Amino acid sequence: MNISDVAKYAGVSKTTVSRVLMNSGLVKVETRDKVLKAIREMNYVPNTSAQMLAKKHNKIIGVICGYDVSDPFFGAMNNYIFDACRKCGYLALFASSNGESDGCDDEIAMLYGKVDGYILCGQKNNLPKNVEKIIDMKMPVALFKIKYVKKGAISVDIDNRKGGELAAEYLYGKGYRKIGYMGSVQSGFQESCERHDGFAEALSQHGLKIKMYFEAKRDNRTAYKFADKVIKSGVDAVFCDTDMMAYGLVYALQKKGISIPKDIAVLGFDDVHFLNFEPAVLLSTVSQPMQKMASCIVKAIIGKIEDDIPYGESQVFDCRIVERETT
Amino acid sequence: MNISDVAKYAGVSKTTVSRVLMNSGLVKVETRDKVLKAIREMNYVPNTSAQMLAKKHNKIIGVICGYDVSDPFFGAMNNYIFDACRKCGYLALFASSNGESDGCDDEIAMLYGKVDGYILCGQKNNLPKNVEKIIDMKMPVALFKIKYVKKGAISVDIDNRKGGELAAEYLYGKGYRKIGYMGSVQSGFQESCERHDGFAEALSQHGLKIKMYFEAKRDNRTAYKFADKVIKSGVDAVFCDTDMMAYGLVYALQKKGISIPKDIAVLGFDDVHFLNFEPAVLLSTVSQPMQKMASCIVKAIIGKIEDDIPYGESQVFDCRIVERETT
DNA sequence: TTCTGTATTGAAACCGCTACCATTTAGAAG
DNA sequence: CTTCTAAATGGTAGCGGTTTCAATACAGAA
Repeated sequence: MNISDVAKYAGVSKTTVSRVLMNSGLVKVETRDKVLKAIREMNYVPNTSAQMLAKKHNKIIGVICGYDVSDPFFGAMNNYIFDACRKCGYLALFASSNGESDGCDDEIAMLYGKVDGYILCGQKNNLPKNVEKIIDMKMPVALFKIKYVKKGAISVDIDNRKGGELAAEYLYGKGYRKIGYMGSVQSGFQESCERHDGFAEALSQHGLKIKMYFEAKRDNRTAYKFADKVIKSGVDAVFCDTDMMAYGLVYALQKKGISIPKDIAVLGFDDVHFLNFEPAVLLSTVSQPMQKMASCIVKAIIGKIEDDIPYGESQVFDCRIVERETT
Repeated sequence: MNISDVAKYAGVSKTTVSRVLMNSGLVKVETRDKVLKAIREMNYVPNTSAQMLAKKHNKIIGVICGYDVSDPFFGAMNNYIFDACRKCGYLALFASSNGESDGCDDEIAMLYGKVDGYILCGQKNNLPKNVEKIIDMKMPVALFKIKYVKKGAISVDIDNRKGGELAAEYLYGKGYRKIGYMGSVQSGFQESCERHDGFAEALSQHGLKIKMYFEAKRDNRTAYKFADKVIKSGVDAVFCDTDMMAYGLVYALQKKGISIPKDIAVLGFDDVHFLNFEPAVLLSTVSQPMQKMASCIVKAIIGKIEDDIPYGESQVFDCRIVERETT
């Protein structure tokens, strides 16, 4: 069943049916109703590929994620992106490279022709090359939470440095003076470096230094193992620049009988909803406006797709402290 | 740039290029090489929509999930499905209804025309109606881990009852005799009911009964709150029919100074990899062969899509015990 | 040399929809 | 009752592939 059948049934031309379908507005009201009735009665759904072929786009945005989606933080992130797309009538087609492959050439190729634009998120190798490639293909690209500014590519991120400052100010304000930092600066995680810099700088404004730095991976497993070192270091608060770390640490400290936040306070970063199950770990954290950010990037890329709107190339969002029970 | 350009460049007809593209085999070797060379040199990629329009399919499978994807178990599940699709040259297009809406009519409609078949997974309302609807649309449907058998719909699941039995036998074998059960039988979760039945039955074979039943939601939060009740009940082991529950319980018990498994053993169900971070909670559990299952369902539905292969309508997999440190 | 059969190739129709342009219709103005 | 203009509708050419069917080439057989 196709548009011609509907046209025949409604006693009009294909063109008119198409116009009704597209809400083009130049159809007499009664004709429109006749067509709509036919569509309803025949249970007709237009063929997406044909539309795409004619219109040159799909209403699908490709999302290439360089992370493990079973990590609640990223799972939630994908959800936000999905919802933002849906609100605009788009679908999100996810492809995860799991950060394994060298770059994400495969993923880009897999999605090519099926999507109207690409959102890249998470850590990946060869990022510049990949972005370049997508731009060469004349496809819209947007970078979500990636530190890389490139003319022609939309970019949405938080101000990590400011986030770090915020954390430091907060802990200082609460009276903590022997403050530790857990992050992944040495392994070169940009976001960690920036948060660290902001944090250190803000502390130094108060004449303080980071009492002890703990280099961990960005997960709960390694953070967990640091419990003893943290205790021995004599800090009264630790800022973990990822909730997953904070979470692992809190868990380990609690198990060792440390009272949180009385003995040691813990502050996270990300606000991973899934982890904050009452009453176990009501983690204090630096929260990112993920929903707004997702909505922003999706709208920007759709603007680019549909109207080639010149968008603000780079959007930076602020974080805020969410005080719960670990500080 | 399109197939005609390539044809012109290579000095052959569109048809020949198309044949090369499709590996149809009726092209002379040297012609084929010529065409391949042209394709390579021009960096040509065929237009997916056009292919789809002509061939009648997309190489995309729609996955409608009625759960929260930021739950690590489901996040991982989606990953397995994605990988299985990719191995077969397909893409998975996820749409999550988050179990909120009445059924998943919206999701089915959103994906219509973009996908070659549907995989439904997770709890949802109005399941039979939705399955019926998809069958009426003449689209392949497959049900993943859903208890509903319908002629015309592929179904892949584990044997939950047997899983329950396995758990009981295992705990009994380890010498536990005062065994508790935490599940969602009263709220009517099919999978929980079946696991519970199998568990209870296997215990009764040994002249035992479930010492205490705890009705919880299928997450860590509520399970956490049961710690006191569990302790007071005097059990020496608890079988939680979901890892998330087991996890919440273990956490709470440890925090209260209970030694696991010496004082109380805990056995989970699902084998959620993400939660098993060393050395915090190395949860003993009933593991499902998720990877195999995902691969099975994807192959079945692709068979249906491509060759209308009469597939085994219903596949049931077995679980196995994974012993770690909580038993 | 001519004929027959098979291996290659190409022309054109088609997939279902949109977009451009032409045509018809209706209503207002003269 | 024309004439003119704007609104409504229809015809048809793409979009970029695949597929059917016909045409050609070439080999071996008669």
